[in-house]
Amino acid sequence: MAAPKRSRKTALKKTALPKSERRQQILSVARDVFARRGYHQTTIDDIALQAGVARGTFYLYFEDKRAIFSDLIDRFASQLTMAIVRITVDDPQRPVVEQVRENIRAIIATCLTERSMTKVLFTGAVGIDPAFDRKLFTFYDMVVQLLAESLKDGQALGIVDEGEPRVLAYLTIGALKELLYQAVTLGFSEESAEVLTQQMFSFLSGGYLRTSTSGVRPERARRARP
Amino acid sequence: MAAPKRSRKTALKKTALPKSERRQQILSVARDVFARRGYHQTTIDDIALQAGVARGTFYLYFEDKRAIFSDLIDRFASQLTMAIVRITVDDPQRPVVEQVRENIRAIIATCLTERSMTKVLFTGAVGIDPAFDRKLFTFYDMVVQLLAESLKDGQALGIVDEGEPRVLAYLTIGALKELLYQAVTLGFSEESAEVLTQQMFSFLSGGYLRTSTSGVRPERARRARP
Amino acid sequence: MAAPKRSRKTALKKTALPKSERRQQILSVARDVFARRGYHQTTIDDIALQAGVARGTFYLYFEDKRAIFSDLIDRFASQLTMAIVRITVDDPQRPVVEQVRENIRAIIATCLTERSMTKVLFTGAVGIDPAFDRKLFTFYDMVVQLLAESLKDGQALGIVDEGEPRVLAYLTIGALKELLYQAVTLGFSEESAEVLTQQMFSFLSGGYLRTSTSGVRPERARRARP
Amino acid sequence: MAAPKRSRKTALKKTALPKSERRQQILSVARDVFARRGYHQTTIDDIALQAGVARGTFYLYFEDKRAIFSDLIDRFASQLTMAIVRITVDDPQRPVVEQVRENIRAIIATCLTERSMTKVLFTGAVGIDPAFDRKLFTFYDMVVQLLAESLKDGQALGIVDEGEPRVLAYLTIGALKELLYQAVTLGFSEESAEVLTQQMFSFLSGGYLRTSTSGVRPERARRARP
DNA sequence: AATGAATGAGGTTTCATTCAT
DNA sequence: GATGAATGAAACCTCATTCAT
Repeated sequence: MAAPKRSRKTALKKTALPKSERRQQILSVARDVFARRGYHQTTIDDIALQAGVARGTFYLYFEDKRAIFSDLIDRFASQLTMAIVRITVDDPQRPVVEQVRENIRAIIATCLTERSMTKVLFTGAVGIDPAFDRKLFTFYDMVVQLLAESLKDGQALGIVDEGEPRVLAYLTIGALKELLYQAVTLGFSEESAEVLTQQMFSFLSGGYLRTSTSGVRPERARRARP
Repeated sequence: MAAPKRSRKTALKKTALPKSERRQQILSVARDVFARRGYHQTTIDDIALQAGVARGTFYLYFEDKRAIFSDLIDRFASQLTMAIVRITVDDPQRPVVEQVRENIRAIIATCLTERSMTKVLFTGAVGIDPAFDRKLFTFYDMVVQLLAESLKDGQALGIVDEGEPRVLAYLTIGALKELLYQAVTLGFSEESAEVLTQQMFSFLSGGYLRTSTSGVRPERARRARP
Repeated sequence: MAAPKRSRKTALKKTALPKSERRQQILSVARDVFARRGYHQTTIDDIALQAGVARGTFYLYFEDKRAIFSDLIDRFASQLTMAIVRITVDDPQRPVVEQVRENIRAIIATCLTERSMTKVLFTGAVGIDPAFDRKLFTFYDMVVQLLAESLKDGQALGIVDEGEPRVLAYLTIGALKELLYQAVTLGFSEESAEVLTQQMFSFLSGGYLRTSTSGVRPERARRARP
Repeated sequence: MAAPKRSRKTALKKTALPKSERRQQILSVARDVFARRGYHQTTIDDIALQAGVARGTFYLYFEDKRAIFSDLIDRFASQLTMAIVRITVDDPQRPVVEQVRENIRAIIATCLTERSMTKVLFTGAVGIDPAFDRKLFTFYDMVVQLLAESLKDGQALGIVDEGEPRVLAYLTIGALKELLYQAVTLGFSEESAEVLTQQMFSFLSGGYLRTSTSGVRPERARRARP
């Protein structure tokens, strides 16, 4: 903190952007850098450099690395949350199954649109620090909770098989996460959203394993209508 | 006369352990620390302290931080690999479906036995550095590959529904990963292995979503035997 | 925090010192650097360089710059505190005036021995941060308090003139501080302790200003020609 | 029609103040901020914010942080210098002792009027940078010099006791500094100027310590009961 | 004149790794 | 073999100062 007495070199100063635009720009750059290199291997310098601003500029907009990461995650989490619509059983115009499919579709579409964030959320967001891990866990748990409740409702309606709803929720979300991660990583286009939706839906609807070669699955059917 | 020799300083020198035992001990400590705090938040000091050795001693047994982590992952990966038995269609004594169930059971049992490593592998093993990420990806891809091939064989036999085998593999592995992670995190006992196996198996066999309330699912059956 | 993978140059490693010796050495170096350049213009690098250790080594022994400074101040404050002996009025062997003189002598001796710390305490210790300022104020206030109480006792005995004791304490301490600061700065030798003590004592005893030109002040005059 | 013009952004541009008024306003704000937080903990932003101008505007009026501080100190130093009147021995209308008392009174009055600057000068003005420290020392030394010379004159006249004049000057100034600092800090009102003057004067005239319990000091006693 | 976004030097701090004992 | 003090690269972050608008 000794008086620095600047003697600035030639460094041309970047044209000032409106505050919120610059913020947005840095966010967007950071998102991609995080997706590419992961949280821990990303330095503020990486982000600043990519954004074409000085390191100090970063700190005009964000508290620190964690803050910008947190911001990104928050935005994406709320995008996802908004994409999901609570399933209702009262509307005869919208069959439950269709609502399920719609939810899957919406989630897949969101993730295929926000590829970087999908990668970040599904792989890079763990082990930042205990507080952040906790926060992430809370979001995640909320989603599981939401799904588990819908499943319970579905069970009451005979639309969902018996079984611990939370466990079914884990299975579902695990499968979907992996599907999405791979789709995003392997560069599936946004047009594949429909196909993936169908695959996911079909998986949920009937698995893929045929336990008897006879093909009809009586005990399953029986389970469904006790 | 067995009074422990003291060096000039106060610290008493650890009794020399056979090299491999000491190595094993450090590995085992490291595993737990990594599981508890994650790779990045774990310092060599954490490990050394927990292992009751000096920081320098750590480096007598391991090249560096990455090396010990890598070692742990390798061991666990090969445990998992060994648990999985390539599915064969030729042995009439062992129905394919039973082999599948057995594989699931074995994986679940391994993970419930090696809880720390399960946590580490499923959450903490990403973002170490590009080389390591690649290596991990390779292992992971190998598993997917293995499963996808089995699924393709299964499809030929009419035991597995149509669908892109790789996609089915992703769905399966995603679901299983999540199930295991939660089981390990929530502290399921090893006795729950059988229940979890059943749940996973049942999920693969028939999903849980009933698309019609009539309950019989003819078109599905039809799909299976074209 | 990306894995650094050292490729160390040739840098010869300094011989390890016993922990407390090294700590002492750094403290002693820091004291002088602080005295020379002041708190704010002193960098950790300055201290490390002067101590002939790497920057990181500094942090093995001290939390941060504030901590080492605080440590130094604490030590010096308690040296001073110990030098001061609470004045007692009950011991006929030790006349109060003599005790006062003794205290002055002890403080001066301490400060002339610890020149660097005297400089640091009297000029450089303000404006570190609010918490530190508070702490320093507390120490300072304690000394004032102690003196003020002694003065009050003295007033009861007729040894000290009337007047608000706290104000007298401020005047005394201010005078002494300045005297010491200058003595230390101008490089008075430790032998001058006695002279300074006498000057200070004489100042307290009779000021220096003669308000009447008649000018004889009996006891003063007496003192002057014993 | 006097509706204030808004620039493209939301911020409304400050009505231009006459150059010297704005400068004065910033100076005055800076003085208080420096007094409150000290030089090092004061940022340009603090000052600009308090002054209600943009950071850049600050630099229209002052070279840099040091410059404004320096300016403040200079003004205060010359206020003090002006308050002090060189003591003359030739004017029978103005007894020397009265001139001394008058000087003390003037200094105290100035400091009680300029409380912030008093605080700044006495505590916050050290450790800015070597050049500034030197400058401050020079001012300070000038005051000591002035006083020391007056004291020497006084000694020649028999008004001041024997003793190294410079040392007496240090003692005097130290006592006065401390008295003033405490008066300002503890919030003494300007009305206390007279009391403080009296206390300081009395301290210089006779100290407070009675070296013999016989204790009567005629002229002192006389002073006390006029 | 005024603005405030942008800059980057200069400091702080951590911790994987080394090496003399 | 074991030790742990020492190292320094690499990151972090702040804030005085500049300059395009």
